[in-house]
Amino acid sequence: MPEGHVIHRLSTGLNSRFEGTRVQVASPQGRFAAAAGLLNATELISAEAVGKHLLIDFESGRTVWIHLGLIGKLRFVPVTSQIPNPQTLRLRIWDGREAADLRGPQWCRLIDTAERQAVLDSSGPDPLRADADPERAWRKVQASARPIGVLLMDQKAFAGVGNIFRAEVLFRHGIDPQLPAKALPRQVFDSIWTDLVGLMNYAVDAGRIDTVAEQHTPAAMKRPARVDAHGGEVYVYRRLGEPCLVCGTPVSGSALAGRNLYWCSSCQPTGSSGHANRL
DNA sequence: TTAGCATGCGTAC
DNA sequence: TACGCCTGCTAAT
Repeated sequence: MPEGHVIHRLSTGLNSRFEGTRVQVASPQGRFAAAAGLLNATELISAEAVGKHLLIDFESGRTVWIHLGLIGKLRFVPVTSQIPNPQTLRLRIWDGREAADLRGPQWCRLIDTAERQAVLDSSGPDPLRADADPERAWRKVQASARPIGVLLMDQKAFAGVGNIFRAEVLFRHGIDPQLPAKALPRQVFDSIWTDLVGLMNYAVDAGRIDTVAEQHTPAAMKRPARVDAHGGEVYVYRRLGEPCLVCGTPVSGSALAGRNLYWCSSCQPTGSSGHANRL
């Protein structure tokens, strides 16, 4: 589930339910029990998302720092007498009606205000945050000989971008994923950043990634009406061997930065540094 | 019923 | 670059 838009939705969900209220906190699984004991029956001040990091602030300067990783999930459920699968429930935050259940996170730690600030400082600009400074991302791009397809996954350059947004934004701009980042023209970078802001905000609002939606795709891209099995509509992500929705060429796939990458060899030819005004 | 894979990332080599 | 970690869904058996 978790690219940045999921984390932002979760922080909004936590705030709408628990912001400013005294909550109960427990770790049915036991692995977060000591911290949960400190937080129980204290006020949840607010939640905040930074890239793929979720920060939940409690009173007395205590913050729960969560990273879902690849398989972690945070779900809102009605409070019932029986907790399903308590052995996997790392953290539960609840009031009289609803609970936020955390399972399988990459990490869940109790940190202080200094550590909380360090999390914020170490993150790159997040296209979903109003305070994001794209110049910081540009400086990373400009200075790096690594492939742009690798840099897009670097959380210190583009916080919150994951494997789906990487593949889709490169496709939408006709960029060869192997292109050295520093070879990317400034205008194309600007166009990528603007596109990420739009695509990721759409995903926050819609609750799913949809990179072919009419509102952010021109007629020249031949918007297809196809619902991807992963909950959204996409051009190339996990479509290996299927025809490109724009030109019909079978979608290519290989590992880049240790993750599966998908692209169209015709729309994103080798060496292509993309189009700034395509979208 | 089991195996494999996944929208992630840290560490060791 | 390979592996380990955490869980849940799907496809294969």
